[in-house]
Amino acid sequence: MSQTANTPGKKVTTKQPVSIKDVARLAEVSIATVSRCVNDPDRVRASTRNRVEAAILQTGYSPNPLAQSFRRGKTKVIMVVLPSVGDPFFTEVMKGLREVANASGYSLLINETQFNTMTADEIGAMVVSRQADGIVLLASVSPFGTAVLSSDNNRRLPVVVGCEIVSLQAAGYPSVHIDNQAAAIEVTDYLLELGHRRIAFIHGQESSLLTKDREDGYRLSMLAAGLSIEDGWVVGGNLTITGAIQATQKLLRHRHRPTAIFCANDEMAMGCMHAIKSAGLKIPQDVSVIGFDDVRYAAIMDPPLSSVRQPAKDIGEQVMLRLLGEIETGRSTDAEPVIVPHELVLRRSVAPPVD
Amino acid sequence: MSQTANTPGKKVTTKQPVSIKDVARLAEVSIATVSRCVNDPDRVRASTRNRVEAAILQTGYSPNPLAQSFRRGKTKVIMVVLPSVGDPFFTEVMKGLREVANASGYSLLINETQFNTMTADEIGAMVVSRQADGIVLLASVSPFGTAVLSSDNNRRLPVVVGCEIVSLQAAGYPSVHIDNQAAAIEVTDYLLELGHRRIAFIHGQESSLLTKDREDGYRLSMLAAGLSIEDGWVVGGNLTITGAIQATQKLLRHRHRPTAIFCANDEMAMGCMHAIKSAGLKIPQDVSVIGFDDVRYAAIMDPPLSSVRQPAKDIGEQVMLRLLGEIETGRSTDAEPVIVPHELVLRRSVAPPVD
DNA sequence: CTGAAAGCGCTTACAG
DNA sequence: CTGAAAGCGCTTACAG
Repeated sequence: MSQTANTPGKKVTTKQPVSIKDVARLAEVSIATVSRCVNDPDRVRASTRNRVEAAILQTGYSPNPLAQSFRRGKTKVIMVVLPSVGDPFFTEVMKGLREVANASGYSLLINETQFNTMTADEIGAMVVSRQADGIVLLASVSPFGTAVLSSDNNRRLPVVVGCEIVSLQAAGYPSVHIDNQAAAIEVTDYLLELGHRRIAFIHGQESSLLTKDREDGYRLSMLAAGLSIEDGWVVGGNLTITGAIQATQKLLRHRHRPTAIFCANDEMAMGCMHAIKSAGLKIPQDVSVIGFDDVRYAAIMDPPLSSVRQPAKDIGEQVMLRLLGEIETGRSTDAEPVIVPHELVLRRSVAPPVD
Repeated sequence: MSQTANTPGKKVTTKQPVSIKDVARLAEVSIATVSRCVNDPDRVRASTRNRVEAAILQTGYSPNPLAQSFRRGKTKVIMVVLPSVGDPFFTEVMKGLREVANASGYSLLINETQFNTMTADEIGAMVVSRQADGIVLLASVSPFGTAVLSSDNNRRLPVVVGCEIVSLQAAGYPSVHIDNQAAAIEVTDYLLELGHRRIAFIHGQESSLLTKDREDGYRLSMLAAGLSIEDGWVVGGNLTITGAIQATQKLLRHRHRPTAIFCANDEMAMGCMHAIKSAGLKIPQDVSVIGFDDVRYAAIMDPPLSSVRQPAKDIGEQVMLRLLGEIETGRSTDAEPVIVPHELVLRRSVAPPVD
């Protein structure tokens, strides 16, 4: 078995694979006919087809996808750009993307933007070089917005944006997402109704627009309630656990300590909860916490974390559907954003303020 | 900008990109010379090169990667097969894989096996069709072990196994992983030293060998201590939170309820902790819990979760280094597994048993 | 140092 | 219904 097949030091054998020519020779037809049997069997007489199919079986032939991609100018690959595959929310979105893509014979090429902006250039390079048939943008990537996506360097690819408005430059692309601002208003209104007045917000990365709408919603709700947001109540948590821990520590030291903290995603809410408990405070008695995304960990936090549920997998599916539609028709779909529903999921991490 | 560039209903313009011919014409050289300027500039006279480079700049030419892939028979793509990108441990491994791959100009194509075995066939298909230059196997995929990887259907690809022995068929491939069995023995020995006698184990999927070594370690340690493992103390948690919750509920109903639960990964340990607390029991006073992988959430659990730290990113890096080495030399490396160090990380989820 | 030419494996009008 | 032929864009011996 593999031991014999792949002994150390031995040449990794990649014998000449069978090509369309071998099949043609064996079946005594032209390569054109073999190609037709593979791609459009109905156009070949049954008796011929049988002969070819027998030859294919006998040789174990399968078309060289590199040649096909080249010839057809299509890769059957979709590039997905997102902040981090490790975030459980994006994991869910990816599931939807993948299922729809695979069903149509497409593979996904993942590009994490992480925290270095360098990768934006890589993305640009890939776009330009057409390694993919289309792009799903789940991340805020302003740096290359105009430079690549909208440049008229002759090689534009279909793009669909998921989850949120990603950058001003990408505003013209079709997108699928919840109404982030409305959801954030609901969250903040809910906290206000419970009696909270000192409500803090932990946002994502400074440079990113990814959670901007959520911050806007928070601010609008506070404003509508006639409350002012004190300096230091809105802090950045970098979308990470450690970032949120630091942000929360700052909030807890604030001279007007918030009674509720609204985190722009659950990953940060998890860090926030940890920081609060580590400071010897109780959730929700001392501080209420609410997150965003309702990832799979939210319900098993201690106490269980309130959050905003997004139909993550659904978003992924719809994004991919639109993208594939655009790829296969060669026409961009209506750029009108598709707004999917969200839901406030209330758990025990939130309660009325004590004082 | 994009609005103008991509109006709904408008044809997605993909104008003819510039080819090597355009550059050659403009620079008044042959296409061979253009190719050399791109791939091996030293072999071209400086004056000629300058002319070509100017033409490249002027036209915005970049080689069509589809044509290159086809011509060279290389895709610069590595396929990664793993259970789930959503698992924070694999996220870390992927980080290492990706960094090394990208540094050498390779992209990653991700294949999740999830819980359906269908994908094993997909993998097989991809392997056979050579869409990738090599494969990283992080998942247990016995179904296609012999069928594809070791078959002599003329199209074998370099494979490196990460994290663990993946299947008997893959035993001959180079691999990078910790000594899972030894680590599991350490964990169990540690629990025994604390005085635990009723120790349960939650393993991964039934069909998978992925956590087999850990289970073996647990069993060996119990055996060495002269303890017998009661029926019902070893249960499957499917590597998921929900699976672990159910498994834990079973364990808590056992007539000899375990005083310590060893979970084959942290994801399951998180579910396990939730189930214990939901049952009104205290961690670690009533039940101690220990996980495996030391994912980023372990330290912020309540109480913080003890676990076995694997150098995840390191594993990823080393795996990719070996794989790229094999791809670029055309020779398989020594199949001797590389064992990387692990570390027992003790936190407050474990204590001596009370009774 | 450079060019003309073959060829990678396939698909697809174009004839017949 | 089938074949001969062109061509996708590149790389690479082979000459010169």
